[in-house]
Amino acid sequence: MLDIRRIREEYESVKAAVESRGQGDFGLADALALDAERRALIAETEQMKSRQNAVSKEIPQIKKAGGDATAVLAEMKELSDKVKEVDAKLAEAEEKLRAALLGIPNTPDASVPVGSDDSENVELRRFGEPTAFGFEPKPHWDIGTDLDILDFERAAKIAGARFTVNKGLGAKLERSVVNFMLNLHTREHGYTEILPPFMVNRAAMTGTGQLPKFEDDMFHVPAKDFFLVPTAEVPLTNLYMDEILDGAMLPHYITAYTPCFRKEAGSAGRDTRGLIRVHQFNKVELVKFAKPEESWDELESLTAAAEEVLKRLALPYRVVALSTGDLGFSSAKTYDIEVWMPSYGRYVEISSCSNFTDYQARRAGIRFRREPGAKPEFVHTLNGSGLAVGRTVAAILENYQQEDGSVSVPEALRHYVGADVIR
RNA sequence: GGAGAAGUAGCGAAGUGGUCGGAACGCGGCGCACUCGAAAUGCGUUUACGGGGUGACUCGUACGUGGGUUCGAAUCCCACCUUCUCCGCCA
Repeated sequence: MLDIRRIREEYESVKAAVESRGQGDFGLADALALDAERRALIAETEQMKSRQNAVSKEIPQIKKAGGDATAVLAEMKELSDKVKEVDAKLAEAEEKLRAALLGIPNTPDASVPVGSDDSENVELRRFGEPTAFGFEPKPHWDIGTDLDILDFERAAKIAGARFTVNKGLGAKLERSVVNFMLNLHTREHGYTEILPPFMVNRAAMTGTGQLPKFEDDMFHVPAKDFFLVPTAEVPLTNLYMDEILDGAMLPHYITAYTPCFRKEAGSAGRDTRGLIRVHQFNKVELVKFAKPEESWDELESLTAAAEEVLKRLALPYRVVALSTGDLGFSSAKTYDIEVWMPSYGRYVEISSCSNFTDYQARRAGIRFRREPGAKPEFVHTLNGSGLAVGRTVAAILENYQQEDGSVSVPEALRHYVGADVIR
């Protein structure tokens, strides 16, 4: 969430930044009014509490001296009732303000291209060229089905639409990609591997911004009020929820493999075939905690770490900067990495790397101390896919397919898969 | 799932309705003294959030979390969370 003091003191510039997303002011004006109401109520109740505390100290002395406290007690009873009344109003105002703040997105960084949607995203760079074929290439769902390494029909039987079963070398390829990515990031990019719970509570989902606005997109487990993780960003970022970190440990890099669960509500009819849009997919996630002054450099190196996966797999890709209209709710700036997908005839998102500045940290209460004894400050949080595993497998199948229907295994994966070709 | 115990500052731990809860006491940390230096010793110091004030400062809140009783709650009552012990179940 945004800092209410910043909204109060720099209202016009915050308003302009939020409105650059092209969806109005997200109730920013309401938040400002609620804040004024809240502060007036605080002044009122604290004055009464101060009086209450002072008299409460006198009461035992009156009693000890054998005096009659009846009149004072009556006055205090009245005061106590008034305090309760004002406190109730204050709690209501604070809750309303909190709800209003949770509904306001992060302010896009000044470097983010202004635009209304993804058509105004800006391409920054490309690696490789779209794969050329001397034959008619097949989409990955046909390749996988023909090789009997992907089974969408049986997945539908045991679960439903938008699920996949990987078989044989298909399962091994998926596992190999996970291991390849984790090894790369932990051995060469300085990330510490985490294996987190795949279910999290409401506080964690709120900390990273999935709740309260996007509850309908998540799978919920009512028995314990848990949510299946939609991305490892949630357990990883919230690892340090409500903590004050030692500044010496920053920047701090962590990575995790998890399955990700998404309802994909509202995407009916889109990407219905194959591995691109499913209810459960594997992903390796990269998360960073950084000091404010270093977070923009950290965004560049995080994106570079994700790109490195595609470079080593020799998959063609490009990097785009999302425009203000396409930017995620909590993000101040996002680079999407898009891999070439022959069946789509275009580049498809395979990673989204964002700097959330202090937006998530404020929601989740993640702070740091520069020096022992220094005032705690909010950290900056960043994350990016490193990468989406199912989409990586789809891209491998499509870009590495051969005319005879087999798929050659990328050099970097051969010793993981234990085969040069899947046939 | 059942029974019991516990949750107080960085750690350990006292406090069973007020008059020492920022909080006893011990350890740790920091500063000073002593010392050539260190250890030992002595003295001092040590939270976070919010409101008001240019500021010195000041007021409020916080004893796992959320409610309740009371003029007043760490203390009494209710619910929940977490940890530990035992029983049951289980990969």
